Amino acid sequence: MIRTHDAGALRAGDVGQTVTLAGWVARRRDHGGVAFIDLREASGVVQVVIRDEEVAHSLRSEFCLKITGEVSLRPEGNANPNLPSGEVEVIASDVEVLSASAVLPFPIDEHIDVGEEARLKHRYLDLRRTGPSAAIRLRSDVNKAARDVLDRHGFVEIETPTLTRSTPEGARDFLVPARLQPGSWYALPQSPQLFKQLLMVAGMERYYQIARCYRDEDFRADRQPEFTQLDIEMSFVEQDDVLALSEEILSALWGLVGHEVPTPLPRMTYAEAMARYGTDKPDLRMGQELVECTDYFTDTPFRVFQAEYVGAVVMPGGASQPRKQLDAWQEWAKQRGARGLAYVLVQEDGELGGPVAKNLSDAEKAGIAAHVGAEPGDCIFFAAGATKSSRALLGAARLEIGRRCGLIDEDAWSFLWVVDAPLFEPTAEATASGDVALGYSAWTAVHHAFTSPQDLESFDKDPGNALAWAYDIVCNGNEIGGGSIRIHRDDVQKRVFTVMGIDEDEAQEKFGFLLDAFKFGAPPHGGIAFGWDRICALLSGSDSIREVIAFPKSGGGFDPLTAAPAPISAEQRKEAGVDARPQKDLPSAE
RNA sequence: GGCCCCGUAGCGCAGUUGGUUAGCGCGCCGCCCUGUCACGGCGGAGGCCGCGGGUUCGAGUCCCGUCGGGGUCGCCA
Repeated sequence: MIRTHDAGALRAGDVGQTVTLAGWVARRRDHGGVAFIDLREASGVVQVVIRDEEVAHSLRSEFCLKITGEVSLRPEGNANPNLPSGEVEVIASDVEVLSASAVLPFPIDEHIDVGEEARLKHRYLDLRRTGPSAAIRLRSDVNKAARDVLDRHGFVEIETPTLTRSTPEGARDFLVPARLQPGSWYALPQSPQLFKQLLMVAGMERYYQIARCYRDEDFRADRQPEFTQLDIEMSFVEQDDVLALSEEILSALWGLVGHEVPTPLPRMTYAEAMARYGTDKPDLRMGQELVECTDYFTDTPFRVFQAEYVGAVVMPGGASQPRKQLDAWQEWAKQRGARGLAYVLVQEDGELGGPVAKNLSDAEKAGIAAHVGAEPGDCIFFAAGATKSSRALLGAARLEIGRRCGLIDEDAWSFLWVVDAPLFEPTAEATASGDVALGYSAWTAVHHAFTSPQDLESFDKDPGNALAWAYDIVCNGNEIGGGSIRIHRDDVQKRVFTVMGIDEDEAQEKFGFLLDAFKFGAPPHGGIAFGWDRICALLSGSDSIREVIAFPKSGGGFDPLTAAPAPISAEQRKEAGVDARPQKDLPSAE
C-alpha cells in the first residue's frame, strides 16, 4: 500500500508517529506562510499542515496526494471538535502529487446542492461526497447482512442466466439479438422466477441470489429499467417458514440503521387491506381508515350514493379549507380517473356544509359524522361506485390527507405482511387496466401462474374467491417484497392453466421446460423476492432509488454518464442479425 | 401515451406589468495573507437566457412547436 495509515482514523494516540497518507484535497486554506489541507479518503478526513508555500500554493481541489509527515497534537485551542481526527494534524514533510485534477464541474462539498443531472453525469465525483458515498456503502452492508442471515440457514448463492427466454412476469422484455441464430432473440430476465424453481427441482433446497432484473417499462422515482432483487426460494416449506426467514432478514437490515424490528410482524389479509385502506400496501404510520358506508346509504335519496360501494375517509380540520382548495381536490380526483370526490363539511356547530349535504336525508345527515368518526371541523370525503376503484380513490385520498395534514410520522417504521391474496382476478379487470393477460379466459393470475391455491380442491370451482398462498411485505406503504408458495403438482398446475384458459400447447410453448422438470419429483417449494433498491433507499432515507444505485439511469432509460443507449454501426447491425427476417412472426401473444 | 413543474455563467439560483449594458452566491484565474477548518482580503474572467418558429417598435419574460430533466396517472404479477 502506498499509505501506512488511514487518514480519518488518526487520533491523539498516534501523536509522534511518522505516517504516509494518500487521499484527495477536500479543502485548502492557504495563509501564505502556512497552509492547511483537508485530506479526504475513504476513512475520513485529517488536516495536513504544509509550511512550504511553494508546495502548497499549486495544490488545488481534488488533487490526489501522497503525504508523509508526523502526527502532531494541534496547538492549544486549535482542535476541531467537528472532526473525529480533530485533535491532531499531520505536519507534512513530503508532498507528492499522485494525480492533478482538472477544474471540477461542481464542487465536492456537502454543503452545496447539486442538480441530479450534473451529479449523474459525473457520478464518480458525486460519489466522492459524503452522502452519496454513504448510501452506496450502506448498500454493501445491506448485502452482507442479508448474506450473513442466509448463510446461517444453509442457503446456496447461485447465479442464473441473464441471457434467457422471456419469463412470465407480464412486463415488456428487453431483447438481445442472437448472432448465431439471426431472427431469434434472447430476453433479459424480468426475474429469476423459473430458474429458482428449477433449482428446487435440482435439490438445492435453499437458493438465494442478489439478482439483477430487467423490465422495459416506464420510469418512476422507485423504478429503473434494471433493478435488483434479493431472490429466495426454499424447498419443503410452508408460508410461515418463508415469512419467518424474511423477518429475520429484515431485522438484520434494519438493525444496520439502529432500528429493532418487532417480530413477528403483523399480518393482514388482502381483503382487509383493501377494505380498510383501499390498497394492497397500506401505510400504517397514520390512521384515517376508510369507512364503509354502503349499508348506511342503502335507502339514500342521493342518486350518486345509490351504488355498489360507498365509502368515506375523514380529513381532520378539513372543513375550514377554502373553496379553491376543495376544488383542487376535485381536480386531484379527476387526474386519477375519477369523476370527482364528494365531500361533506362538518361545521364547528355540527351542521353539515358542502354541495352534497343537501342531497342527503335528515336521518343520514344526523348520523353520518358519528358513522365515519368525524368531529366538528372535519371534512368527510366520499367515493361511490365500483368497489375496487372507489376504494383505490379513497386510499389515495387517505395518503394525500396524511401528507397535507402532517399525519405521517416520518421517523416511524411500520411493517406489515399482506397475506391471503386472491389467486385470480377477472381478466376484464386486468385487461381494462391494460394488462397483458396470459390465456384467453375470464381469469388471470394475480401473482403469477405458478402460485399455489390455498384450497387445492375447490379453487377452480369458484376462481373468483380462491385464495393463494401469496404474501407481500409492506414497509411504510411501500411494497418491499413479495412471494408465494408454488405449485409443485402437475395436475394442480394444469387446472390453474385451465382456469386461465391456457391450453396444453401454449403452456408447453411458454414454460415447457418447467413443466417437464416438475415431472421428476418436484419438491413442494416457495419463496420471496425483495425489492433491493427500494429497501436500500428506505434504509438510507433517500427519496429515490437512484441514490442507492452506483450508476443509475435517468428518464427514458438514458445513462447520463456513458450516454447509453447509443446507435450502432452498420457492421454491428449486420453481425448482430437485428434485421434478420424471421421465417414467420409469432402470433402477437395474448 | 396523458397531466403538472423545471431548463438563465462550471454549479445552485434571482430576474417585477415585455423596456437601457441580464444579476447574486459558490466555484474558477491572479495577487496578498503564519493557525485556519464552509479561513479571509483585493482584483479579474466567464452568458446561443435548452433549441426552432411566431407576436411585438422591442422577448430571458407572451404564444406555438420541439428536445432534455423531475414528478405523477396509465403501465410495471
